[in-house]
Amino acid sequence: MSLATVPRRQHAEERREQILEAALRIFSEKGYAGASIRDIAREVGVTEGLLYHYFESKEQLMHSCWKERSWHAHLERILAGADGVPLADVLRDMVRDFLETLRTNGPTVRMCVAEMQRNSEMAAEHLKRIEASSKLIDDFLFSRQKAGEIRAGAEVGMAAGLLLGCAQSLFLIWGRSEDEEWDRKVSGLVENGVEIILMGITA
Amino acid sequence: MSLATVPRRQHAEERREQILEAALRIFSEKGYAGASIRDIAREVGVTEGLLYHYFESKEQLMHSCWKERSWHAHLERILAGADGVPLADVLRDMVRDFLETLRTNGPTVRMCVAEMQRNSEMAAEHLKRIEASSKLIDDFLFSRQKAGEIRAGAEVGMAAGLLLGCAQSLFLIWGRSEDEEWDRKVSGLVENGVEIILMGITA
DNA sequence: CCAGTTGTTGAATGAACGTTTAATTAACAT
DNA sequence: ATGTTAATTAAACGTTCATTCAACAACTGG
Repeated sequence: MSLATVPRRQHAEERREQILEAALRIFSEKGYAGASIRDIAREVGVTEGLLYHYFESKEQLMHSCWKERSWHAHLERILAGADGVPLADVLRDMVRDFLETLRTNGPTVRMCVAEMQRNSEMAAEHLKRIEASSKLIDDFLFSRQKAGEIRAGAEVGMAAGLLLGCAQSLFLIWGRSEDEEWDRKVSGLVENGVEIILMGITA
Repeated sequence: MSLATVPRRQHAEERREQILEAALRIFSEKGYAGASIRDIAREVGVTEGLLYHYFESKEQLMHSCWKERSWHAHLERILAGADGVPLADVLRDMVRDFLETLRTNGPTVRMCVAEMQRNSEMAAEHLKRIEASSKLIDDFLFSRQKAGEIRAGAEVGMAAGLLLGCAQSLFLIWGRSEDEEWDRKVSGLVENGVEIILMGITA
């Protein structure tokens, strides 16, 4: 059937994506152990056997779910375009974008946080990403410190850690709220949080 | 057998505690769905049937695991003894004790964070606790603000949020490290983190 | 010392799990 | 058209799951 027949290759790739997205949804809702292959197959609208045509096992499926996504690129982009921009604006952008990324990738993040607690491989991978991002921020803040925009003694890494750590906690607690409440929380951190930190490291 | 026979009541209560602790360990390691009644029974050294003598179901068992523990009392004690103590010291005590509590109750916290992501009842309860603690801290900081120790415009609630939010993230990421590394992380936040916040709200 | 309560066992239950496999359908190349 | 390949199904596999239950052991109160 089908007048506009979709090429085989493309259809298969779409299926794969479909399965990944459904798996991510189910995994983030029920956790790895709580989600069943049957659940995921039903969400996609196919039978369980097909999932084994695309993925070796349940474990490999979960791995594929989050391995391909990263929050690093965003940060790189923000810091790359930060030359000449006032520190306060960069920090606000950074925090706002970080929170937005967490919110947009809610299911991935939630799965990651929950599974990290017991999947040491996942925890290690997550740690590597955090350290990579931290290094980017540290380098940036350090350059501003050398330029005199931040007072000499300030622990710039800690300042960024306070903001991003708080942002992560904020997401874990309020990340499921409706848009309006979430926006209020975000604005609070972006404005008042950044202001406190800023005064703390420039005073 | 047994010369010093333990009274029945006491023995039963000890069993109950034993089961609760074992369950908490297993739940925090494997998550709710990943932990089996068999796992827990084996950890205690009894058969599965016995668990149903003490608890109605797996779900009720998990509920009992964390319902009875709270981090609120600690905070109340610290803030109660804060009269006349410099703000910096109170904040340092608060952060250090909060981190210590997280570390000590590691399994509970981990289970709570992981399960909160998909158990809305648990999420709601957790939120209530956080708000209760936040209120305590807010009131304390507000009194210091009125006393002139904190500058008038500062968002004191946000300051506390930054510290505790960051502390929670720190625990989630580094909470499984060995003592030495953990202590270094704690000291970093207690000293540098509090310093930044302090300068941010007193400047 | 006995009756009754209660802690504890071990086996059994049906349901759900992850995974495999043979068969079926639909798209492709020739 | 035809034979090949890949997507997909449906049913089964053995295992493990949470839970139940009848039986037994051990302590208790009288």
